Amino acid sequence: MLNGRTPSVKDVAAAAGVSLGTVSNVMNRPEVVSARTRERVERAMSELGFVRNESARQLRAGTSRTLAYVMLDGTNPFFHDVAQGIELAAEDADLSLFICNSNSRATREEVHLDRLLQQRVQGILITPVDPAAPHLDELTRRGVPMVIVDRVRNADSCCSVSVDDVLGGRIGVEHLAELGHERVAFVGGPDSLGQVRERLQGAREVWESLGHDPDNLIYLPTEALTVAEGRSAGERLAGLPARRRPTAAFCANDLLALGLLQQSIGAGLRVPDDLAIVGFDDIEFAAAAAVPLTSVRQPRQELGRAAAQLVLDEATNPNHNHQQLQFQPELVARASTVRRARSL
Amino acid sequence: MLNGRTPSVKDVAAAAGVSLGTVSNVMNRPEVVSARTRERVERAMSELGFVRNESARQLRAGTSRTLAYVMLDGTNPFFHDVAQGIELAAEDADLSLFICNSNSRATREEVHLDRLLQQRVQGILITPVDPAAPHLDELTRRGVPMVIVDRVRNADSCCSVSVDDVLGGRIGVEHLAELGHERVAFVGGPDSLGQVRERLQGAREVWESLGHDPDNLIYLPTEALTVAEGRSAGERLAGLPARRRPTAAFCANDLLALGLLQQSIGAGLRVPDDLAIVGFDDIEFAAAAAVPLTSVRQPRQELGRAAAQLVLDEATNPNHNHQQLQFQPELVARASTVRRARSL
DNA sequence: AACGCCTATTGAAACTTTTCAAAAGTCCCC
DNA sequence: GGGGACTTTTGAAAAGTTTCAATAGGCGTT
Repeated sequence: MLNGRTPSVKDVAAAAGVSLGTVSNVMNRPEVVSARTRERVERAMSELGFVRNESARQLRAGTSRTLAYVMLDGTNPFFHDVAQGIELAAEDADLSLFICNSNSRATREEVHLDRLLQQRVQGILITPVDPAAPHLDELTRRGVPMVIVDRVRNADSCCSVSVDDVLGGRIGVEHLAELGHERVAFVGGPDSLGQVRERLQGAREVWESLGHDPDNLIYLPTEALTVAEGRSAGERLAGLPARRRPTAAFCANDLLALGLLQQSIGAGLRVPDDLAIVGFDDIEFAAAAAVPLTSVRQPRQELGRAAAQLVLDEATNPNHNHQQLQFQPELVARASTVRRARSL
Repeated sequence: MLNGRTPSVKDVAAAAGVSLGTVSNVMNRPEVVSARTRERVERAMSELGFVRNESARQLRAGTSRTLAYVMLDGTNPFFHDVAQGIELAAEDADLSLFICNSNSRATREEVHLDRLLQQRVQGILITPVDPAAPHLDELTRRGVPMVIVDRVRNADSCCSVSVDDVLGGRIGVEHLAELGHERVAFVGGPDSLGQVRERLQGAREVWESLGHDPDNLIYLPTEALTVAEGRSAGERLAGLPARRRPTAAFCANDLLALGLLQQSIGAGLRVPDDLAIVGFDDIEFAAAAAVPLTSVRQPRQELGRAAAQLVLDEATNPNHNHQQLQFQPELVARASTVRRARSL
């Protein structure tokens, strides 16, 4: 009867001696079918090894059971932690998850979005290369639920989940100021990234509000938020004349901080004695560094989880309102700034 | 006409004044349709904003355009690099990719596989919790192309892609022996992991073949391959009586090595002078550590890419033969073993 | 025995695409 | 102007599921 094909509801129905509508009921509304037939159908299913065909289900029901996350940079563990949070939420809602990686390239992002549209995913979470890109409007125009993760967009066009980067900047520099540093470097870039700008802004705000000379907060621009750029920033730092040289550095993310840390230690500096370092994100490797890294923590998993919940709300709740969720970052002090770190 | 619905081929056909078979031809066999109509149809498509419904395509065509990777441990960057390789290959073949994470738990793995079966993915790549688990047989029984990544399975039941772990073990310890170390620790576990066993085996083989006393290769078992376990191994190492204490450690992966490195430096040891450290995998953070880590490199991306190619061959080539692809690891020497590292 | 009321089951339509045999068009040549 | 050989287009069937109105069956009441 089956000759090789994978069995369908029809085969199950035949085997159980019921109509195919009943089989569907067993799967989708088990409470309406009598215990006796339900059991019979279930036995037939497992005997035949029936597996529901999701494409057919989706086609008919008009709704898919899939979410997607388009991440910005697969080499940064931060985004994998966000993805992990999304996956947990998807799991709870019994949804599958596509994970794509735009690698910071707008064209790849567009290719991915196009494919996801074809898949009729129920919602898209994205950390976009450019939050203002027109292909994102395209999504909203089509009515695909979308949530911007770790970025913000012109307010009410869609939901977003992010962290207060200005506050993050304040926290980081405030910590260094409290430790008595009088000359501090801000390491980060490119400043086309909104986050870098905001973290810098927060840093400057707090620095000046504490009565420090603006010139003593030295901006060391980088081309990207990578370990290599962190190293290169370290070299530039070392090249500064001693009297201009900062005693502490606040980095726009942990990768930079790790690169800077590596370069500094390699050059014979003691951290934190000669140079205190603060990172941003608090990825796992921050705590695992030779000198455990003080970092401004973002609730990475929580970010993903919240984003997934928002997208699901938009997908299922008819009077959904777009929200801009913003989390508070917090300082995690470790040995890269304080001699005897309490926490590891 | 459309009132809100997303347009279908039927709508496109109506708008272009052709039959719906022709629209399908424009998408799938453009060469059979005349330039004039093709153009007309294409215009209609873009005016209506038509996006092909992949579920329907898949249902009718019987073949999906999706691959899946079930990774073992999302907290280990190694697997993300493998996933990245897979994604590149999938991209080349114009396929979408599901990425799942079993988090080393067999039950989650099973849940994922079940869902993937429902999705009728074209092939599954997996780094299984247990390569002998019966639910993997289930897949082959159902005829779903499957490739085991970074593990091996009873030969000819399916393809696999892995790295020669015995050789990796040899390489790592050989390097340390060449540097003159006479007492070496092997850090790794649990030994239920085939890889750990094989790396240890290689380590022992080469150690003895070089004429060293087996007792001077000290096995420091760990409960998992994590940074935390690496730290704890470091503490145990430090607790050994000086005359038994190794001058070098070979770790079964980089996370262990990073943890060990951190603990050692924190305890005031100089690396490599007091303790030389070799890791395994060569994840990005190995090179980024304060003391850049010598590591036995696995071609991570290549592993993923090759696996994807195998699964595609199995999916499309009728006389496909199962293969056990094995890559050669290679040593990347850095400052954690040699005073002046040539490479960074 | 006829009726109404439940609960349980059925059958057909619908979702969107692809495929393929058949029909229609076009062109050229005798 | 009729026939042959193409090229292009059409129309209907099919894929596996869900939905829903309609039917059947069972049971208690009059």
